[in-house]
Amino acid sequence: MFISMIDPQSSIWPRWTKWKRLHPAVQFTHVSLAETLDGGQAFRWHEEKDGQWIGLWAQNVARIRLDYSNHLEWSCPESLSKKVSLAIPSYFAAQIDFDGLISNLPYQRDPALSKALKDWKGLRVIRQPFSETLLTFLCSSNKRIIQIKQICELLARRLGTNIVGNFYALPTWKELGQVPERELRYCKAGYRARFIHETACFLRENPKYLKRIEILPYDEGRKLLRQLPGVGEKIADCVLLFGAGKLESFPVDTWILKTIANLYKSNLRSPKEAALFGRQYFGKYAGVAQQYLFASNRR
DNA sequence: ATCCAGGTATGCA
DNA sequence: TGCATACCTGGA
Repeated sequence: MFISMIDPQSSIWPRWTKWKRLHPAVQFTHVSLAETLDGGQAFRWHEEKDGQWIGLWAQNVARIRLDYSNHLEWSCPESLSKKVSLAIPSYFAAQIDFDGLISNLPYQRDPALSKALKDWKGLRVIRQPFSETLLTFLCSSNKRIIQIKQICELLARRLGTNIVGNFYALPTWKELGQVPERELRYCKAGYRARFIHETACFLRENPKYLKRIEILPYDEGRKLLRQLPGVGEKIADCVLLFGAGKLESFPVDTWILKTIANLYKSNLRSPKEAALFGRQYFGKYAGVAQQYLFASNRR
């Protein structure tokens, strides 16, 4: 009763640092920023007001917007300033020159790819914490982005730790190792609850497992990821692309399957075949091409 | 009310 | 290997 609900100085609402341009500098357009943050790579960003986003990963909370020249700038709760300033360049893969990578894609003889690269200028593959990426994509099967976000939010609020103010971190695998499957169902995870629970139990017995996969080459990491319950080819590829920076990974969901069939292979037989095609045709940075085509052909 | 959604595991040819 | 089917849940 002594705390004003809207006191901006109270411990409920954190004080925010002043805005700073990300370094190394990163440019987006408003649509490519929205697609990067809310297009299915990450599930913990929301648009706070027009063009301004707020999101969290691991123990980090940040606000994001574009400045007059479309450069990314950020601000965070003051108490997290040190942590976030260290984490944010890596999260946005700011050291990676995506324009440079894109010039390696076969766009010159590919009008569809060429158009996607132009329409979604600035779109990036971000680099999320590996273990968290695994958790969020275990929640993703047969769900729309909005529902995946809802599950993640519930997992964080019910089972994660408070970071600051009203922001909660996703539970770690160690924390999930203590959680009965029933609790995960209360978070609306549905049949995915069993996968999460069994993966948590497995990782409790094999605590080094994820650390190892993250630094392994793509093929080997993929094999090990696939051993985990609930991790099929698509989810393994997403986790490696968005959580381990394996840019050759080419996740094939229903949308990309249709896209590949429409644009490149009308007699496509399976997602497996599409993934193989994607990696061969687009090469080392197939995952980057995937993101642009995905953005271009979704809906 | 059905149907389906950025899949996976399982069982059976 | 290749295909069909069930699986939680919530929104259209």
